[in-house]
Amino acid sequence: MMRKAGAKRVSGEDRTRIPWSNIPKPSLERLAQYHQIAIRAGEDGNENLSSVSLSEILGVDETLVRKDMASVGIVGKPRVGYSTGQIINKLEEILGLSQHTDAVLIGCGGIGSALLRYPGFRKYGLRISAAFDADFAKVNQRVGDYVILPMEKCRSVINTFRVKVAILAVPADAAQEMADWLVRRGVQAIWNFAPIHLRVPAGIVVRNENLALGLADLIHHLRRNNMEKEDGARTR
Amino acid sequence: MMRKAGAKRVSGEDRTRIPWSNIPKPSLERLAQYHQIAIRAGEDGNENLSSVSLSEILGVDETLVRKDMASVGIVGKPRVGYSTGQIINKLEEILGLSQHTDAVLIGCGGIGSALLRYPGFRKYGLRISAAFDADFAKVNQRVGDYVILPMEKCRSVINTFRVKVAILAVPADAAQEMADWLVRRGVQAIWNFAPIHLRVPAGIVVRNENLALGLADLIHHLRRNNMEKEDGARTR
DNA sequence: TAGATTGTTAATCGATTAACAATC
DNA sequence: TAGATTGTTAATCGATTAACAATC
Repeated sequence: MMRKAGAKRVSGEDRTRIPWSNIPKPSLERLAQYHQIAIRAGEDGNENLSSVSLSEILGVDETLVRKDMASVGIVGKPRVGYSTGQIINKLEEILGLSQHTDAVLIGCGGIGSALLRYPGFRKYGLRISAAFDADFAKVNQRVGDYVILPMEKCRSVINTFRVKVAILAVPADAAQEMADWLVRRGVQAIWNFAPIHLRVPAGIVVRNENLALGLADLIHHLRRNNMEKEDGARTR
Repeated sequence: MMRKAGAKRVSGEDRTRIPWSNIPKPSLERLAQYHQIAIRAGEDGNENLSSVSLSEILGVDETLVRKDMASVGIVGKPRVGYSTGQIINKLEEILGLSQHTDAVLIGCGGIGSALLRYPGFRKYGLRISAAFDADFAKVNQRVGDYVILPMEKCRSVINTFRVKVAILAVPADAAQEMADWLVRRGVQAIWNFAPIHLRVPAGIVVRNENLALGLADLIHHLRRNNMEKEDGARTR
């Protein structure tokens, strides 16, 4: 097999310059899970975690765990494993959970209110600067620590706090229009909770938090499991 | 390259027996997005959708769209495209959104209450049979159309309605114990909203709805985008 | 018919796994 | 030292893309 000349550099100089510029999606998902597991392990008093135990908990190959660790610069000790603390610290840095991120929240209905009340965000460095709703009946109501502001105020909040991230929790039929508006106001990333695929200009990041997909995924696996069971029974 | 004898059958007889038994995850995610886009297109009065337009909206290769469609049995017409209605119907069937699924919801805090109020679930065929909370202060309170029940009632509800799915929205430190309990009661799938990796026996399906991962993903892309911009500016 | 679009087979690419060397 | 565990290189596997034939 042929290799491009210099490809080897990727694991050398190049990576030190931009250490984790492009982590593949499946890898990123595993990293987030290692983080969760390491936190639990730490709480249980385990100072070290081996690739084998991580791989068993997640049901993946142990080599993959080591590859993942190496890819983000977490180094382990032979016969000991990886330091729980190092896993947590390094991953929080890489996943961006340790730095503060300012966001505005748009739409204070069911999902929006729940997100406003969700205590976990603080822990992950997300600071919701303010919450907005287009419905005047909701304006000035309190939700958790927030007072809902009218959309007119949104522009100045984005400017003042230089907010780059918007959490979009409006109904599906209002989401696209609101996304367009946010992008015009300088928002660079939209965390979309509306069950709709947003069209945004190149360079704008959208993450769809699609509950229908979650449900579909769950049902799909459940179904497959049941089919395997039936198959097994038939074959037996 | 060598092929196992008979591998060709996969696209023949085998597939007709179990039509969509094992859809790869990335494919499943795209299918859910096609579904969303088709619904919007239908609302806009478009009776057909081409693989090219779908691919442009999602930023994927058009061949991939056609492969996905073929894999689930959606057939298009040359010069016309795929019928919006067929996409919607077939995908709802495949994603399990058209069949009813009964679930119990455990934990009526911020996330739990939001899920109870979320009107979208009905549309996707999810029926929450009842909602429970271990906190007696919450029992008998109303949330949306539900009255929160004490955990003692959970067992009989699972048995009576033969509930296979549980939505777990309890705090992280209670999640594992609750999951164990649910599995003992016969629950086969857990939709987990607690930020923790659950350990469950083989054969039990867990889908983690991990908001921290969503946030990490968003921050990761945002960061990468900004780095590219800086790189571009420097190079220019 | 010509052209647009689907559908399929072969090539490529990237992620996972296997094998094994390095290290404490 | 022996053994457990990390780290890395090569092989495999599966998903994506390219090329092109089929069809309306």
